[in-house]
Amino acid sequence: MNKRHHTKSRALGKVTLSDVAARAGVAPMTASRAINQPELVSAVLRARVEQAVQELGYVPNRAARALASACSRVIVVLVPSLSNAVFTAVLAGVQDALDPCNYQILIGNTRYCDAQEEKLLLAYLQSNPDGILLSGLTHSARVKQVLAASRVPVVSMMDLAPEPDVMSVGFSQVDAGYAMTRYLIDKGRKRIGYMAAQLDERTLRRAQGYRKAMQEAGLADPALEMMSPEPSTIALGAQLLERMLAGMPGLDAIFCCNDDLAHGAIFQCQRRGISVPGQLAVCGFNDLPASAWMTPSLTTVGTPLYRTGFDAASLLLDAIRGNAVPAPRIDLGFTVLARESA
Amino acid sequence: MNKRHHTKSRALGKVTLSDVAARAGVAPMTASRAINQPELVSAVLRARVEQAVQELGYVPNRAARALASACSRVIVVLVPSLSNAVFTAVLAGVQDALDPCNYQILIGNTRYCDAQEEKLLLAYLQSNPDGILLSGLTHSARVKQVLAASRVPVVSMMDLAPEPDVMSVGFSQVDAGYAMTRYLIDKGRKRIGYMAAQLDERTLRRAQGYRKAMQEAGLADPALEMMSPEPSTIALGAQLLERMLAGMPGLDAIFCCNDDLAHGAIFQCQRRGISVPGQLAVCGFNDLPASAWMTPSLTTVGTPLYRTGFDAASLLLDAIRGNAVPAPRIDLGFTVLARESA
DNA sequence: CTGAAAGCGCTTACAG
DNA sequence: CTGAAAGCGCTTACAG
Repeated sequence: MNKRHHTKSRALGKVTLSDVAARAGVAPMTASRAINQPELVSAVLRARVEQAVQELGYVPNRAARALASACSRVIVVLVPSLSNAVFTAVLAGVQDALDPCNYQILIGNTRYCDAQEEKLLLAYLQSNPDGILLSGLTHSARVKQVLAASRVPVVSMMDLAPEPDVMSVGFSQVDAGYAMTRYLIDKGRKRIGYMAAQLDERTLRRAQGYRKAMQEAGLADPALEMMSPEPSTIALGAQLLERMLAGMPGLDAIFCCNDDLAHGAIFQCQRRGISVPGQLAVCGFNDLPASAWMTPSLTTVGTPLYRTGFDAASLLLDAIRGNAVPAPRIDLGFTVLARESA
Repeated sequence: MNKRHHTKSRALGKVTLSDVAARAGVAPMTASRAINQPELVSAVLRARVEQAVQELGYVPNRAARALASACSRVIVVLVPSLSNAVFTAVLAGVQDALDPCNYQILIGNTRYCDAQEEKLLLAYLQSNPDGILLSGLTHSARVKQVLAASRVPVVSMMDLAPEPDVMSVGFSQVDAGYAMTRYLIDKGRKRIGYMAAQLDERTLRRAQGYRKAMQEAGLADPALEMMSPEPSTIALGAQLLERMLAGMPGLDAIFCCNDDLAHGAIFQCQRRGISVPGQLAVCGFNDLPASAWMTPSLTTVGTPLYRTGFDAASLLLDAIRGNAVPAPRIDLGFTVLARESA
């Protein structure tokens, strides 16, 4: 019987390394090695420890390990939303990159809210993460300060940082907004509306690109912008379409800041009997799975979502391991996907 | 200067509770109380500690706290997928229920794979979770055994456990499959196909309900079942529709095991010029956001996704706190949503 | 290759 | 209300 069991302990009555060691007839240190660095232990003792682990159903205590080794093997990932397929695609890449490395991923949902991001970051910092993956470049002053003080490696996802030493993986949201707008202009559209919701930093950067293209073409008109702070949904896309049709005479195209809004807009056109792209061209952003399959198929911007997550996590891993990071800014580019709707 | 800094320490050079206590001129124990149970500390000392925390930028060490208190404040949530909107909706409910309680949520993506579930569970058990939220009722023998041995409270989501003492929140997948099929039968459909993918436990239970209804109506025909083990996608829905049209003569309705497949099937019908529901009725399951908005709008089964997550987390919290759990099985029901497509 | 000692940063359980 | 002592379960850093 173990000594612990005699003392009035706060323990959970769980099997510890000492129990395993006692059972195997070795020192705790040897049991620890047999489990974590088996090549350093003789075959005989290793086998005895392994057997004791099995028999006792030993589960290592991560908190104790983290405390003793000053290494948490935790990576924090902050995304603005989990219901938006954009970020679950990014997360899939992150998980695939981290999966073989035995890290624990703490996923935080900031809900597009700076205060929530701050709260989550402060909470997660208590876990002493080895690295942090952030969405976007815009953060509260407090977040930036806390991050700097923590000295934990950080990689930003979804857009490219202007500072060359900041690690970031994604593509230029401004350029992509510009390219999509140019595409519509080249197709001969004149009255091109911009439909945006949520108004997060990416949406606003795409709007910058839109404006630049419209100005260059002499087509700019602030009345063509429909910006709603509400969350992006298919329902809102349908609703904003109505408002744009009513308030923007001569409208012949709509650039939706994301595919959800574009889907809603197209569904509503179908209901109203408005032909797409005949009467109205509609395009989106991000190329969600439905976009290629709906009728008409959606012209949109293909973005490297999965790749962004994968490469950002890989870059972070390099930074954590102290590997040389030749290019802290990774531009994955984007593609205008010309399909039926525009 | 702190004593720690003189020793050859493995520490991270971070500010500790002792540093805060020294700065505030109190014992570490008092600093701990001032932070965690401020009402037990006099106003003067509390203020001094709070100031020291600010000045030093103290961040508590979660691992040390967990180790000392034998309480992790971690809750593990295992879902089969993050790209499936069904589970992100459930997760939203979980997060909202847990958010005010200051728990850390460890989200695990099992990828519809028993081995992956086992691997994740074993890894997460090292964090000594206070509770676990599982998706579904079917798990490997090892998972069940490890779970039982851990003595951690577990709540199953998405379906109802047959055992009355097992905590579960959701609705009967069999009954829902039955109800949707009956709806089609009542509409006068005779040759009703069942389109399924992934073939996870929920899909198979819905198939049971489908078969029961078809048998009762004397309409059963195994040739009407199209079961694919591939992941459910819109693309697959389009593809399986083609196969069903080619291989099931006289088909006049399709019950898709989820909305993604149904969307794909309807898009493909539109491409082929097949009128829905005129020539073919199509219905889905889960009522994803697009379903109400597409044209034709999708007849489907509305399921309490968010609520499932919220109530499951609340139930788990009760169990963790040792509160009486009057009803360990919570049936949230479902609704057949009659819309345009069937 | 093996192990005794010390310590990671915090909280429990007491005592005053 | 405050604090000294002990311990949570593991690993580091040595020594043999």
